[in-house]
Amino acid sequence: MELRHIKYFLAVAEELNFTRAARRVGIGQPPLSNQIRDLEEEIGAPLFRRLPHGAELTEAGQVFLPEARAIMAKAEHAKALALRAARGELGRLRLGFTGSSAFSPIVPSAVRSFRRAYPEIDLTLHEAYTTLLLERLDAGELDAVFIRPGRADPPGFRTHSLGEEAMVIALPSSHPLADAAALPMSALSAEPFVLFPREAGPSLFDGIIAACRHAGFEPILGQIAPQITSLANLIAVELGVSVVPSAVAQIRVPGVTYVPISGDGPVARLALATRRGERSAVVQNFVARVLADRNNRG
Amino acid sequence: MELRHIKYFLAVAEELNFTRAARRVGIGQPPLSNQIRDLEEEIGAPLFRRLPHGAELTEAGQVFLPEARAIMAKAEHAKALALRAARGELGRLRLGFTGSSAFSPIVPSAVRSFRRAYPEIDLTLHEAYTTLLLERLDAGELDAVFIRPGRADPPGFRTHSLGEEAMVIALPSSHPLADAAALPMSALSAEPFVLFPREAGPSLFDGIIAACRHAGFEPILGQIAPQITSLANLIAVELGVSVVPSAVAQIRVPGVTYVPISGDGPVARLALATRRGERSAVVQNFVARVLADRNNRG
DNA sequence: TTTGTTCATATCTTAAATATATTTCTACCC
DNA sequence: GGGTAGAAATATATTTAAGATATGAACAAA
Repeated sequence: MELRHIKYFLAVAEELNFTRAARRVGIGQPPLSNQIRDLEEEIGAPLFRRLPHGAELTEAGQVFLPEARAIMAKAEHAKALALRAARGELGRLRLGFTGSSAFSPIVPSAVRSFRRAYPEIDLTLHEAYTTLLLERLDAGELDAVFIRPGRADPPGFRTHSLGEEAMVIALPSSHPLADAAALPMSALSAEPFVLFPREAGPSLFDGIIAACRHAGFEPILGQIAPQITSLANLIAVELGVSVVPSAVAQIRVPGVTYVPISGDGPVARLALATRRGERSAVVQNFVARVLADRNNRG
Repeated sequence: MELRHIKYFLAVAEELNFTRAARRVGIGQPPLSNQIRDLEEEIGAPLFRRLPHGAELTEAGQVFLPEARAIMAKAEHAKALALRAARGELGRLRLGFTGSSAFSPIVPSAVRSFRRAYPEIDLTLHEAYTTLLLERLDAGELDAVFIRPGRADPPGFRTHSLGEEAMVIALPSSHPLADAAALPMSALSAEPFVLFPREAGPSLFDGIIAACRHAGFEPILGQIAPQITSLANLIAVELGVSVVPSAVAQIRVPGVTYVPISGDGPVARLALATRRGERSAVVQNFVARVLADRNNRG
C-alpha cells in the first residue's frame, strides 16, 4: 500500500464513480480501477461495490474512509512539521548562563524576545559557572551559553561578543569609603576581597587581579562566594569588599554600597558561545536574535 | 511522498547508516540514497546529516521520525480495521422486533449470544409492528427484523423461519372458564376479543380469525390493544379474552389467566427478515448466529 | 600514505503505473 | 424485447520511476 492508493481511494469514495474519480486525480479510468483492485487485494476485502451506474462503499470501505483521510492529513502534517523544524520554528533550545550574566540587560531581553518570536521552541535555562557551561556545551548538553569570555575563543566554540561593561566596587555601607562618589582601584589595596571561585569565571577573576596589580597592589583574597548573589551578603556582613560588573549592582542588599571606579578598572565582558560548526537552525535563530538585540540597543 | 519513502526513512533513522538500512529494506544503497533525497526534496529540508561514517538525524528528521512511525502504524491499523469490518467484526446492526417476538426465548437469547461473539458491533434495538418493521427494513433504516411472518415471503425480503409456537387463550381470572385445564377455540365463540391492530401483525391476526372460523364461529372484535403488553391489562379489567403466543404468557398480570388450547388452534410463527441480496457481513453473521441458536435448542 | 568504510553519482534494467482500445454488464428507454 | 448509454473490467502498449550495478569521492583510522 502506498499513499497513492489512499489518494485514489479517497477520490472514488468521494465521487462514488470511477470515471469521475479518475478525471479528478488526473489518470485514466482503467488504471484507477487497477489501483483500487490492488488496494482491495492488499487489504483482503473489497472497499467498493461496483454498480452498473457508479460504486458504493462496502462496510470495509466505510470504515477505511475516515482512516484514509486521517493518514493523508497526518502525512501532510508530518511534512509541514519537519519543514518548520528545519526553519528553527520548532524544537528545543537548552540555554546556559552565568549568575552574573543574568543581570546584564541584554540577556533577559534577548531571551524574552526569542520566546516571543519562536513560541513553539521548548526553551530551558540552566545557570552554572562559565567553565562548567562550556563543558556542558561541548558535551552537547547545552546549545548556547552566556559566558564571561577570555580574550581568546575557547577552541571548539564559536563566541559572539556582546560587548563589555564597567565594573564597580562593592563595599559594606559602614565602610569609611562607602560615601565616595568614585574610587580608584588602589583604594582597595588594604581590603580583603570577597570573590567567586576562579573556575566560575577565570577571565573575570583574572581581570580583577590584573586590575589590582595594575593599580600597584596584590589583592588580599578573603572569603569565596559560591554565587554572585551571595557575594553581596558576604559584603553586607563586612567580610570584605569586591568588584562586580555594574549590572550586578542591581542586587540591592541592605548594608552594601556600590561605588564607581575612577581611572583604570577591570571590565566585564559578555559573550554568547555555541559549538563551532553548529548547524541547528534553532541555535542560529537564537544567535541572530541576540546579536540583533545587541545592535538595537547600540 | 509515498509510504515507501517513509518506510525507507525509518530504516535509515533507525540504522543511522544508509548501507545497513538498504540491506534491511531489501534494496541497494544507491536507490535508497535516491529515495531519501527525493523525500528531503519534497519536504524542503534535509532529514539526515551525512557523515563520513553513517548519518545522523537533523532537527527536521528528529521531528519527522515519530510522525513517520505514527503514519506507518496508522496505515497498518486502517487495513486491519477494514478487514475486520469486512468480516463483520466491526460495524453496526440495527435490529427490529415486534412486541410479541421479544418474549420468544430465541430472540433475546440470539441477541445476547451475538453481542458476546461480536462485542464491537454497535447494536441498536427498535420495537415496532411487523408491517412497520418491514417498511423500515426496506427503507434501509433497519438491518434485520424479527417478525410474525405470513405464509409467503414478502417480496424483496429474505425471511428465515425460526419455527412456530402454540398459542394460548388469555382470559380474566374471574371468568368461569379460567379454571379449565384446556379449552377448545369454540369456547370463545360468545366472548369479545381483545386484539392488537391488524396492521401490527397481519398474519398473526388473520391466523386467529381463521382459527375461530375453523372452530365454527365469527369472533366478536372488541377493544384494540396498541401493544401486546397492554393487552394483558385490558383482559385483567374484563374487557374480553384473547389468544396469544404461548411465550407471551410470561407476562404475568394479576387477574389474567392463560389456558392452553385443545384441538386445532392458531399457531404463532416467528421469522427473521433481512433485505434480499443483503451483503453486509454483520447481518450475515447475525442471521447465522440466530439460525445456529435455533438449531441448538432443537 | 594507504586502506577501508560510507555515501553520492552515473548508467542501465526492470517493474509497475498509466494510456489507449475494447469488451462486458446492466439499467433504462423506446 | 431489442437497442442504447453509462460504467466498470479486461487486454495490450507505453512510459515513468524504482531498483541494480559499477564507480567515484570523501573521510577516518591505521
